[in-house]
Amino acid sequence: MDFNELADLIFPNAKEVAYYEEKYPERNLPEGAMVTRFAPSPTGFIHIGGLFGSIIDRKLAQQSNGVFILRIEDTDQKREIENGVSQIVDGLKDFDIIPDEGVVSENKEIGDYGPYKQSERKDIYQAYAKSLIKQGLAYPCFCTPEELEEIRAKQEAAKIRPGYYGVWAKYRTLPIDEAAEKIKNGEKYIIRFKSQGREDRRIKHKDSIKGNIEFPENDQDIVIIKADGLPTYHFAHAVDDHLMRVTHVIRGDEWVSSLPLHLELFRALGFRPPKYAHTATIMKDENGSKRKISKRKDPEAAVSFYHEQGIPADAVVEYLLNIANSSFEPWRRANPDKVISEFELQLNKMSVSGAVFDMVKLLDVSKNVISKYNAEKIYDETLKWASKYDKELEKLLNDNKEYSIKVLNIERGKAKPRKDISKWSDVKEIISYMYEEEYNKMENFEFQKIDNIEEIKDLLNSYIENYFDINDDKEKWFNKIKNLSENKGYAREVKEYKQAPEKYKGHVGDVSTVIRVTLTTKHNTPDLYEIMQVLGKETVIDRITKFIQNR
RNA sequence: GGCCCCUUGGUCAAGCGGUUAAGACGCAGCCCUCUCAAGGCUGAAUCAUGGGUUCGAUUCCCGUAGGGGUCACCA
Repeated sequence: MDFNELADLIFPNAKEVAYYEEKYPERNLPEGAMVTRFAPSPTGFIHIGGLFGSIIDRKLAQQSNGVFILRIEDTDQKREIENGVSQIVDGLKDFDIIPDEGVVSENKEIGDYGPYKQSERKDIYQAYAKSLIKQGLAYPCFCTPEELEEIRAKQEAAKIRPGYYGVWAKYRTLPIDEAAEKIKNGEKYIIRFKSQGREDRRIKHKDSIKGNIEFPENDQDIVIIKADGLPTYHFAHAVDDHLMRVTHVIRGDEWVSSLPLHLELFRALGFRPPKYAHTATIMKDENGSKRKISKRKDPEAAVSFYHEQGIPADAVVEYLLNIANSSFEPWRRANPDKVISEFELQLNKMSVSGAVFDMVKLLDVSKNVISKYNAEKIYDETLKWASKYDKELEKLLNDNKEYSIKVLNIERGKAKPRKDISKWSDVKEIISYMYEEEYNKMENFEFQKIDNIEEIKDLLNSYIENYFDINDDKEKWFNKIKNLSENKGYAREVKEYKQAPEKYKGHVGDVSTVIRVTLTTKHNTPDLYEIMQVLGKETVIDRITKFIQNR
């Protein structure tokens, strides 16, 4: 028996490799076009690192007139979860990441290079595995998990490199006839790659982000087809990225250590390897030391977290670009109003070492992003967020649409817009006092310097009786408060007060604060004049008179 | 432990043999101001370490330390 017969015995129905090569031809794309892919496993919510990678994939393809593929790596059925694909597709959509090709929903895909779910590509992998067997570059291995464990234990005891390689590769040299017989007897087996590498030789590789890296050749006979007939990641990576004609593989740097293997696999299969770009891991600061951000320990590792918090997707993307690409920040400063899609990403400006995730900075980025939105957009986005996470706020917003937009428009829509919202979950606290039903529930009035209730009432009474007129323009309005202050023994200018504090009971700011707190319960609010304008004459008078009566 | 990668203020970072070592977030102070959010100005704060190479090293080389990643029929 020879290799060909063995291959036929193992994969009797597999097609010739040439069939697939023809079926998935080189792409006809303009010079320099990049074909990228994001290839997650459907095992739960997208990880921030995955989002990060897909942003880069999407961007690179888009800016080079290439193709961005979404492929699902579902070769590990044990870890798969229900609706895993939708979670990925929808999760990416939240960040405006839409693939050109590949999986677009649980049961739908687009493009000519599919199927895009690895579980549906079994035939393809087997064809290539078969061709490797024919060439004597792959072989069946009959080791049980227990045997493998034994080998490893021996290696550990002997303090030598663990793994299935060289003399430890028990079935590497098994005569073909014996292998065939075992198979005929129904013994369980998997397919391993027969590595031609040597640990004492080194290979060099240039990574698009990390630069030159050098390591020993791979000599492990890794498994390429598992007992369930599905490929391992390594094999699927080589076959899929070749057949999908991917030009650039962007992936987390936890993969760099398998580069020698992948390069060898590509060579053995006769494929031209893609360009690799290994991105630095996003880290988490824990008591002063860094560690990889973890989905288990860190809520911010799951992209759903940002959704829940109400941090706009734009802001997250912008922040990620910020920590990962040193040319983004200067670009943003030079182009404050351009959309992110106009930013041209350069792989060689990517950070090589892992950045610590900084929530404070994210919130700052987010605050700036939101400050550029108009009131309608803020209303819409907050409502969208509230409909999922805050039913009370949703109702408030729904019941008072026009009014809410006016409220949100306070100090907005001008050259220097207000910057007090960094996430949608901030909004409620900021606007609630503008609504009667909410205001009426509030009991804690944050009076400051002037806290004597009789004095407060006197000031308020006088203001309503003698000064307040909703039709005043801002200057007139403020002048009246100054007049009120003066009449009651307060300085009409803060400066006057500072020069001679002993002459006054306080200053105009203290008096304004009384009005502000009465109207809003808070001592920190946006512009009082605008607040009163939005509240309207009736409400202003009502709130003040009720306060005087009830306190 | 083997292999690989990384190391500039608290954090993100620019730098690529000669610089007063940018900038951003955060922090402190001041200014502006009816409060706040902003905005403006100012300030504190960094080249892990030891050897080389060089007239000169943050920058180049080697070692050390520290950090990270990886060593599956998981991706």
